[in-house]
Amino acid sequence: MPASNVAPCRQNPRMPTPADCSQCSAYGLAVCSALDIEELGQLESHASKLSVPANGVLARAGQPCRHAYSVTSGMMRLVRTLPDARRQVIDFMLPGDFIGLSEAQTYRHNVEAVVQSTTCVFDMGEIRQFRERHPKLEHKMLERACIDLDNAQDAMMMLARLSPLERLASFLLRMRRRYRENGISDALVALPMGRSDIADHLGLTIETISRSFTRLRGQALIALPDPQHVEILDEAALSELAHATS
Amino acid sequence: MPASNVAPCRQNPRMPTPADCSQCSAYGLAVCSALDIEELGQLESHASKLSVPANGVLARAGQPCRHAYSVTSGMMRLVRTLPDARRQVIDFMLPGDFIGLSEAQTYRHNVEAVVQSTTCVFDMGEIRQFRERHPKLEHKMLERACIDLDNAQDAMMMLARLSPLERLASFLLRMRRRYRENGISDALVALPMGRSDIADHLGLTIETISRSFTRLRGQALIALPDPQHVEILDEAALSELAHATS
DNA sequence: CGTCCTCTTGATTCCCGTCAACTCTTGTGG
DNA sequence: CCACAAGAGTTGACGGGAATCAAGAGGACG
Repeated sequence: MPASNVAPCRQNPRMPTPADCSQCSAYGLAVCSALDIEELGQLESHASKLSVPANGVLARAGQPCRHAYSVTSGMMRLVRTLPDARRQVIDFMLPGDFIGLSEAQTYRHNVEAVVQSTTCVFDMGEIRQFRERHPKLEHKMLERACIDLDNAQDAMMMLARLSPLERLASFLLRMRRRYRENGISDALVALPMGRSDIADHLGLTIETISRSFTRLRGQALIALPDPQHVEILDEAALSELAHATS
Repeated sequence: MPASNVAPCRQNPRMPTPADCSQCSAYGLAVCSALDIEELGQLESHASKLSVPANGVLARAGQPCRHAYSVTSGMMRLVRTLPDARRQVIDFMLPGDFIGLSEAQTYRHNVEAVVQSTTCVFDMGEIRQFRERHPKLEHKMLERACIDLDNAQDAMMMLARLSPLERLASFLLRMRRRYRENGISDALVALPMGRSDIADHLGLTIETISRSFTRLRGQALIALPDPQHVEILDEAALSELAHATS
């Protein structure tokens, strides 16, 4: 990583470029799939593409919601931080995920890139108008919001009641499921985020995460070819651990 | 409570009666407020009213989602339970709250009455059709889903990172805010749910809840005229404790 | 008045967070 | 090429805080 300035983890996104929906690898995953070719063309004129380097910040908590985003490549994280630096990674966003559903006037969390990522940027006001004129898009947004709600409620159960080992099992299965939904079906589950992101997502510490990985490996439920890749060896046992809270 | 049978906490709702939207005390709070008089009349023909006694079960986790509900009086709880009886109260539902936004085919949690409550019952298929024909309702549903999502994400932060005392402070402020949104603005915050419901909502035990109440009272942040009523004495200090995670 | 239930309070246990040390990799520059 | 530094991940030792276990207090109801 180039030591560009005094805040190396807070690099800014590059300048936006025009969107080209016909070339978008996330079409079919994203809310845009609700639109036909012609409608997509109209939407395209309101959108632009933006590349964000690893650890770059796309939006900051507390600032006015001027834009909405659709992740098209890479991986982003939604992060909330308390004044005393306690941190919570609300969710990891994969290609096809939409950022900007909240009804709040200001962003409720930082939007940061886990790895170099690209997003489609919409003006918040324009996309709201567009939604009104295109009920199919509005419907897709509602579907998406309901799925996010279901996931958030699963996460509540996990955070409130599961043990560290159970949380990690649940997390690994969930990550694999999300990759599969995006058509990435590999034996290895990639974990591009660091241990501290996982810890702050599961409400634990990096030490407890590390120990839990070691225990899962010790019980031969997973293999760890390297810290960023997990091979699921015993899916049944992992599911049992996760209690269907995948 | 009448000892009616071997499962006293699992009483069934009474038979439904026709809905009368013009008399509904929750109109203005509920999603129905998106509709005008005429549209409301059409919706009414698809709806019926249902009374549920305290601790009665309106819907069970795992069963097919045949109905959606709008709470019109009382208080309900959404409950998820693990095979080993670990329990999580996902949320408390007040008049105006809508149950049935999930995209899942089956209910994701038990829907139970905290106190005697009434709900408006819709056929799930019919309300979906109705939504398609009435974009204003669809829009209101999306708004509602986004608010629920925001709340669920707040809850994630709370469950993952706040101390017991902070969680309780956050919970009390949140309950008061919700009462105020419903036009109930009393010095006393009513807590009709039992300590075990609060514990299972905050990811703690009843003992820890009780001790936390005692500590808040000891610091003169609240008064407890009786276990079901809390008087907020020092809102600033409570907010400080809750870290804006109300 | 006794029973049942909820809530509160006290005593003990144990798990996870904290603190600390170590490994391993990566990158830098002499 | 190697020394050094920086950062991420792992592992161990220890302590604190919430869960657990247990008992007592207070109401509601017959």
